[in-house]
Amino acid sequence: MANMKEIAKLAGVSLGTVSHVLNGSATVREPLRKRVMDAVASAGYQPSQLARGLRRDKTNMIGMIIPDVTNPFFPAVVRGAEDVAFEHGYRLVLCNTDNDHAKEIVHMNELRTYLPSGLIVIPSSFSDLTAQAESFRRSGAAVVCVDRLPLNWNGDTVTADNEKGAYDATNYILRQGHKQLAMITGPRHLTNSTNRLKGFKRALAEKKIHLGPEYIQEANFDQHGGYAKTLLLLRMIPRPTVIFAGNDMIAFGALLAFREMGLHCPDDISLFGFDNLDLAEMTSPPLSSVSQPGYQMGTTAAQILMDRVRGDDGPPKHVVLDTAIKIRDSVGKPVTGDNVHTSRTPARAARVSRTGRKR
Amino acid sequence: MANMKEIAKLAGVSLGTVSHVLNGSATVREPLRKRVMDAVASAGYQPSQLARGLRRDKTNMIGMIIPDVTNPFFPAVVRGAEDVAFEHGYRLVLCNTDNDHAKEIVHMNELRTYLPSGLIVIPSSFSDLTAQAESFRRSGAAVVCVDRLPLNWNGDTVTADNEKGAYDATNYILRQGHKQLAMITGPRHLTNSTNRLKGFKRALAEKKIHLGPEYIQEANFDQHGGYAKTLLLLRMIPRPTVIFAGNDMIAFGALLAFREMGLHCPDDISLFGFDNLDLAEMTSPPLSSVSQPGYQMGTTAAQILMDRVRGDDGPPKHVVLDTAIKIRDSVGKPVTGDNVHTSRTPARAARVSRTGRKR
DNA sequence: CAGCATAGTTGAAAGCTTTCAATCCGGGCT
DNA sequence: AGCCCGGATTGAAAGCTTTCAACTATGCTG
Repeated sequence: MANMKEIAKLAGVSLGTVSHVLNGSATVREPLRKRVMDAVASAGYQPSQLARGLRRDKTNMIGMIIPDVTNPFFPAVVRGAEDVAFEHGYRLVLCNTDNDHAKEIVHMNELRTYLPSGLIVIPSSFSDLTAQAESFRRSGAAVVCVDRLPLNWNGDTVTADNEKGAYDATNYILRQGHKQLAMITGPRHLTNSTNRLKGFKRALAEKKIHLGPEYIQEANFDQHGGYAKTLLLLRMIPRPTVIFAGNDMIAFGALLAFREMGLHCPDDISLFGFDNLDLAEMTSPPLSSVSQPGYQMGTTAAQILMDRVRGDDGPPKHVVLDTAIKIRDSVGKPVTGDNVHTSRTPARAARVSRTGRKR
Repeated sequence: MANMKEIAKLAGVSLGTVSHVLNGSATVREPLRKRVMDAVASAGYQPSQLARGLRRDKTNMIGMIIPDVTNPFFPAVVRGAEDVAFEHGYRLVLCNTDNDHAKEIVHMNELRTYLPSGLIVIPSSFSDLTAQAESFRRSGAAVVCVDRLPLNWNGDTVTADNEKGAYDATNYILRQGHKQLAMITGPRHLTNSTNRLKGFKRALAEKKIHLGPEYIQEANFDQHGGYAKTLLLLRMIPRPTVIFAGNDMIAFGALLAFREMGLHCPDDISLFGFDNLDLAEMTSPPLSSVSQPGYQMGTTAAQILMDRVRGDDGPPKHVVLDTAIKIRDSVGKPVTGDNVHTSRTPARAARVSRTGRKR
């Protein structure tokens, strides 16, 4: 509403002085300073971020591009980023891409015209983002990639140690005696997916366990994907005794499929997730899962951005956060043979539907 | 990068003409128009939203203020809003308040200086927002309140029919034969909380069931709140046979408490939630819950905003979206007496911890 | 064919801030 | 007392767009 000119008049000083008081860009003697501050307070003045940004070639916004807020892993990252950004006086502009590269480009191009101080992106795919990122950098904005990496990325990154997490989980599964494993990966064009798969395979290779390619299925990182691929896996012969899900949402879908097929987890079939969402604890049975620090990924990314904004122009940073396996009740001993679930009291979950189309 | 001046030079026209072509603010003859478009394309020019906003007194941003992205109900609302906004060319600036009124004010004040076209708020409390909203309106931005309402609010609103949802759920519970109910409400300064409580009480009153005030507990809308208050309720004599949770997060916390006390749901105690989060289906047991359309709340709010931006200045709209009870397995018949859970096979969940400090 | 209306095009101002060069003032030094 | 210096303050330009009034050219009318 009020603008600087009015404040200047109100305080009986020049425009420049008001600006200097507000930004501390020059020392202003106390009496004047006070008059300005009083005028600002009495008018409830707040500087126009638009004009300020235009003049400074930079705003206090930070663009954040994520696949989908609706997937519970991402809000944690967003929240982490927002908390650090807010504390430093920066605000977040949020964009969802649905893992659609085209949408990602649209968002990036438009965001740039707001001259944000930085950009945090969880890439939608391994498509090369170098060009867009370069144009951000040229306009003075730092860019950091989180969770997944695009092709040829040469900037800052914050990721979880996906391969190690998957490797540990797989080893745990193997120690329980499972021989017939299966994995439902996330989309193969995402580096977090492929790294998890890599860890899985490495553990298998070390134990000299061979797996037919049909036991490795690819799905979207959501419940429906997990559900569909699980149904598919359950029809295979021999049936896998455990499924390693590329993330918890996939695992949740798998649980649904188990239930529908009248299978009890972990007695009839085991399951391991990835992400360790808050809700993994709540499922039936509580889901064992690889925990990765979503919130911390957000804070770390934002922190790097803050450093860059403040002038750090060192070489690219690559922070890899640790993962840990969280053991709950969803992995049991393997059952051999088929249809074994009939040999024990009907699984509680079976109540829901027992239309077992088994073969 | 490139600015309009360069485009003008490149196309051999004036600044004004470029602007007219870009905005369709005046008819420009085809050959010129084409030259301009070509120049724009070849330079990869995109207008500065900052300068544009400054000049137009309005940007294509929409502020969205929510309590916490990390609570799975809100992302649905955010996503709904973003989808509609994006489609109309608007972008979302996201702010979390943690239900802290002070933070809310800070966000609103700053957001205004970006001259957003609108503001979608899920208020942090019933604190009066009229003043802030008024100043938004004066600067030409529409404001709509979602999910909860602040005091004296006279603007657009989108809410769910909380009272009806709670009323229906309570009636369902009563029909199952429960007489000894308890409710864990959300914070009493949130209208959605109080309306849910109202529905609960109305159903009780109609059936002439009286409840001591200690059976109505207040908690934050999160897992921890639900957990703590459930432990408290479980120690009461007579012990409630069912708990109606103010939202699903509280219900999840209750499940945790049940587990810890070695109680099996629904055999030993029943539970009803509110929100019907995706994950309500996944818990042990699957949670009965009042479903409210979060995504649709977001789209509706954004749609109203779009209408306002386009000039609709009719009287305040008050959209109340319907709720529906979703019955799953968490409500059973009431058990009378105490310690009844010892009479059946130990609940599966009891495995986790059986440190029952019962009395 | 002159004159006028109209459609198309242009240049400049305005929107609000930051910043730089210029000005002002007072004090210290000789 | 005069000069100079440095610190405090000011005024104006610049950043990029939109928009309005003014201007040009075009087409039509009489």
